[in-house]
Amino acid sequence: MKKQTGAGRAPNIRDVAARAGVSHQTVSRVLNGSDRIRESTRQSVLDAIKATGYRPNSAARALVTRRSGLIGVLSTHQNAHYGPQTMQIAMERTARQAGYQLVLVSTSGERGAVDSAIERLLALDVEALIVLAPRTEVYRALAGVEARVPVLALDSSRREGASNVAVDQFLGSRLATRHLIDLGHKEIVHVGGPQDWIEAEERMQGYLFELGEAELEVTPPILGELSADFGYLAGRDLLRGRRFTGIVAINDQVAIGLLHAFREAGADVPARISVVGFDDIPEAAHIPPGLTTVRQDFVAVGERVVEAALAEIVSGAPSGAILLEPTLEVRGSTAPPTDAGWWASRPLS
Amino acid sequence: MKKQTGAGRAPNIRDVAARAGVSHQTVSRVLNGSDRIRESTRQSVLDAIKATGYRPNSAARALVTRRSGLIGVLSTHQNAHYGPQTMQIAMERTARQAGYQLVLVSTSGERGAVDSAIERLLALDVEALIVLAPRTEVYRALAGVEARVPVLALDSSRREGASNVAVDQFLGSRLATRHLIDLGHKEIVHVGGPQDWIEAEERMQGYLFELGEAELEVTPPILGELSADFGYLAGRDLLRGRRFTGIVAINDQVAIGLLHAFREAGADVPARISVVGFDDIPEAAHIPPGLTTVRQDFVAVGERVVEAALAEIVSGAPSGAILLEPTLEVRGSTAPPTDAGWWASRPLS
DNA sequence: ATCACCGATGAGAACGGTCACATCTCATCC
DNA sequence: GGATGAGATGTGACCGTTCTCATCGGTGAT
Repeated sequence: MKKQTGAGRAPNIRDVAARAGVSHQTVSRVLNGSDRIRESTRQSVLDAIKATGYRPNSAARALVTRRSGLIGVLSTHQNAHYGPQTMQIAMERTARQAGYQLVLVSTSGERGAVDSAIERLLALDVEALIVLAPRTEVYRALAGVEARVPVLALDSSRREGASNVAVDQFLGSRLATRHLIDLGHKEIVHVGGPQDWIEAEERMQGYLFELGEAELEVTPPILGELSADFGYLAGRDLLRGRRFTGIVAINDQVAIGLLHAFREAGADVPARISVVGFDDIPEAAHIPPGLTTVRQDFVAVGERVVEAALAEIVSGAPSGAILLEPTLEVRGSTAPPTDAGWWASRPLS
Repeated sequence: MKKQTGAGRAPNIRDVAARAGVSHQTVSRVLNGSDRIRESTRQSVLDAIKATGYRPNSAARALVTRRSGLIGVLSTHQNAHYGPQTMQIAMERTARQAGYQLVLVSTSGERGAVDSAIERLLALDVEALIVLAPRTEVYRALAGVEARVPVLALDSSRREGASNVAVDQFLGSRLATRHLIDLGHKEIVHVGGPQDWIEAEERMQGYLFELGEAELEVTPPILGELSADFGYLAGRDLLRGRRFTGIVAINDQVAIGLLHAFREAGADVPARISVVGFDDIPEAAHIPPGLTTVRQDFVAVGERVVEAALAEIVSGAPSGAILLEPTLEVRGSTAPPTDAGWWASRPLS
């Protein structure tokens, strides 16, 4: 079947051995860098490898060693975002340097889909499972699986049997909210993310916590997607029926949409409305008037989670939770509130 | 070593067979959906599978079938962008529906790194190789590898032995440039991408082609990275020493940076300068004054390339080149040029 | 009744590595 | 000079599947 120049099948370790005039085991030793090999022998084996075009078969190796060299990543469809992507790249690099590869499976949030995604990864004999899709449904599915491998989640919810690496979303949201409060804002609205997304929940809790601390009135948050399109719609809705001077947005994309809606309505940011984003995407500084946002070190998270995974693969013991601290990046979209908010100029109808 | 409840090792096909009172081969038949199985037998096997918690070993299966079920994706570090990420998600979904998984290896552009990345993927027995990193260095490395598997590239450069699926970058850039020309612009500058990035080259060629057609003067392009930060720097440079009324930017991020620089300098867009981006990222419509840009259907590209890969896996024959057409998305950042460009208000020093 | 045939199932050999253990070759020591 | 031991290499089993081919029981044609 397999088309190929020359022989009918790929050369294996015994072909190399025959050519080098040694046993297959000696070839294996050279391949695995054993030091009990005479230099001249090693050389002739290496020559034979090159001459035959031999390439080790990882399936065979995985079969006997029970180590696939794979780390599974469970992701979601909606991850065309800066954060997950940046983490993924950092994870890949870290894994590669340790001799591992990343296998990606993404899933919609639906019940059966998550189960089968996990099943697929486990069937591949991944040595660790990293959950880049911190959604409640994913955890429900994980709980039902008796995983023989370390499971690590990229959020700060401590789960039975799963380690965590994450940026402290609760803290980040507190920083954002506190920043507005410190500026003097009293009417602060939260535009939040999908309810089944764990970090969205944490961010909302941080917002609520600071409002509680400052004894400010809580108005119902608006929950939706993580896109600029949604932010734009939310912004129009807000202008139509709310009193507020500050907004804590679930992420920068949503904040961008909000800015759009406010600009369109003539509600100047930051003169009349202050907006805080989350993530510090690379464009945040370039979008007028410069987006104040919570910066997360996604690269560090990606590196840490893989390091933790590798450690667990070796030790077999969970590595616990690692929580990184976000920082606030203050730019032009936040300022002290005016005496009256935006609605003073355009009273509610 | 491996911690586990109950037995010392994972159940295999013979354990299931013993429990069901059949031969291991019968279990294998049930697993592979053979129709030559009596219904009652199938049921008892399925029961035994459930009872033992059996999970097929993909390494063993891959060893004998020589099909790993993996598709390798060669990517670059700098891919924290909307396009590659969107394609990757679409690729993963399409592959998964066909029973394949994506293995991701990314690489810096350096010589040795690319070679080893390819080597790693081939060692994993990937059944096809998709190149999401259309850089010249990657092609050099690919040429040196005798790949026994289909190679597909996500750009429109036709290479020996590799199929292509791509959006026509040349055409896209022509659309962008032509749009400015049609509006009446005569002094149009290109802010381009990295020179070793194949699509950047094609976009520049499209720009040059249309300028030639219209017999307009070509000024030296500015080449750099694909980030808003770079766009901002490039914008400041341009304002300092060039005469122009229109800009064709290599992508939307760069365009966002340009807009920032122009806004800062008081050079109104689109009144004095028109800007066209590329990609149509989801934020493009929300950034003032709305970014005119070239829209690419990344999802379609991702789907098509995997479909082509699957077809090649089956047929063994290259599927040739597929070229999708981009479209122009006209928004607020482009308009007819004023009689004099931005420099009329702030003459060059 | 015999036999070819077919559907259902079983038995054993691959696949290409690594592991555990055996063997061989010398230099070293008493 | 033979026992000893360590380094270098070889031998065969085994990992968990699927593949090929054999077997078995029943059925319809002869």
